[in-house]
Amino acid sequence: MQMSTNQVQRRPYPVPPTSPTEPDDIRLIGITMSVSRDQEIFGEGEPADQVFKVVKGAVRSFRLLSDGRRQICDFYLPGDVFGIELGADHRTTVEALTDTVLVVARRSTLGDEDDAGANRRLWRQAMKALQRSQDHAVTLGRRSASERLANFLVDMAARLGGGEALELPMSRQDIADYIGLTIETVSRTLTQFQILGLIRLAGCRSVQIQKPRTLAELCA
Amino acid sequence: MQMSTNQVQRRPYPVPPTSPTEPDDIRLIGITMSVSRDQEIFGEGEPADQVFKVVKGAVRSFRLLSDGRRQICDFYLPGDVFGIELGADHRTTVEALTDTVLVVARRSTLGDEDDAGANRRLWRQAMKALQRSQDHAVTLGRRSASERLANFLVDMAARLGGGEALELPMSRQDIADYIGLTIETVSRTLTQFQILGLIRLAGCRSVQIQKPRTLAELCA
DNA sequence: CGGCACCTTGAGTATCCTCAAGAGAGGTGG
DNA sequence: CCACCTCTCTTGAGGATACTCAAGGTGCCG
Repeated sequence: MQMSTNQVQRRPYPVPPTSPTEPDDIRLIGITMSVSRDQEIFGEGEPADQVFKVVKGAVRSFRLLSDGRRQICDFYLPGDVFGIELGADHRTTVEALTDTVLVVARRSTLGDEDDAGANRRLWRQAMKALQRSQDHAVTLGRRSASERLANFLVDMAARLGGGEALELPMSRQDIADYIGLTIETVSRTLTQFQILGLIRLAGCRSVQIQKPRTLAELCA
Repeated sequence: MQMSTNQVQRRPYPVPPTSPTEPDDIRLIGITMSVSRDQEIFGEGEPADQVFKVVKGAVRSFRLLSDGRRQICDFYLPGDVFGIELGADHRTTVEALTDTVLVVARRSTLGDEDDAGANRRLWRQAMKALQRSQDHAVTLGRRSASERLANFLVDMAARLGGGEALELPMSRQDIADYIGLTIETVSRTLTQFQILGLIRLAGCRSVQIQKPRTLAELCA
């Protein structure tokens, strides 16, 4: 982890309350960490001895091909847990989309076989990641540009929890690298959606969903 | 599960020895099951109360979009475990590629919290699936047709374990639906590979890799 | 030997990408 | 407070890749 730059602040206990103890919530007993926009939290190939939970802000998890092409594997929003790995090393790089607050826990603490509850929560998070990855693969393999975008918007609307008014934490390039398109195609398709009256763009990070029903049907 | 057709035979104990107890092997104490080609093992949405392991043969796991487009999520070969889910239901359909022998275990037996060893093996299998799904997403999102195919061939060569001589258990259509292309593009690209001397096709299921080095470089 | 399923090949086209330029928004400094 | 600068997003024109539709081969099985 390259967290030793000036922008990272670590604070000791106590951990700020993130959310009331949900079933699959990981109550990370660890330190709080602030990360500024675009800063790396961990890199592909680095030892995976910590697990993270987003408290505030958002992050992107991605992999690079040899020639620089980037595939964003997932975005993590407040409440989401990331950094769980099978092997010793991280298989993706994770960076902050915006200024972000995280809670960190040592992996060994969580993997502790004595704590059945913690294990189950870890299990749920990992399986959730698997589900999302499989859904993602279906989108990337078989859907058209507008289907991908509709899918993305519907998913983000559900996860951001702000009803039909979205404040996207990521750039057009991030969206493009997530759904496997170019930034130009993303932009054009969003414009089309606006022309069709499906959405309303108010500043490029702000999306109002006007016809959620129609948009959902577009997901195929 | 639609396993009550005439082609399915169930046999009671004992379970045939599948492989010596590897670290992440699941020694499924359960019944052995034979499934014939193209037969469904379980369907999307059905209750996921069993976990399966391939003994002989191969299966495809896939999801269908509303209009019939099919995305194959993964192929499972001898030694592979499938059917592990977070929720109560299966999220994919699984069918036999060829005549296949499976071992089945009740999920509850495996999820038993007393058995730390079994839990760890289950964990490893699930995380392996996550890794494969993430790799798959990168392929589907960012790679060209020839990169996808090269990747597929290299992966299958490693998993089938027959060195440079592959006997593919799946059809061109299956390959296409796995790497997100049409059957025609798969066929054309394979022909190209043969023209370039990278592979040699001897009957359409039989592939000889002639230049593994070059093929690996093509994966990007 | 014939039939059928699967695979290959071809021609034309659609979708998305590339390259290029212009517009908008947000932030900084005068 | 306004002007400017930069970064990001949008829009356009042209082109490449992969898709669609169609026909012809190949191999496998009865």
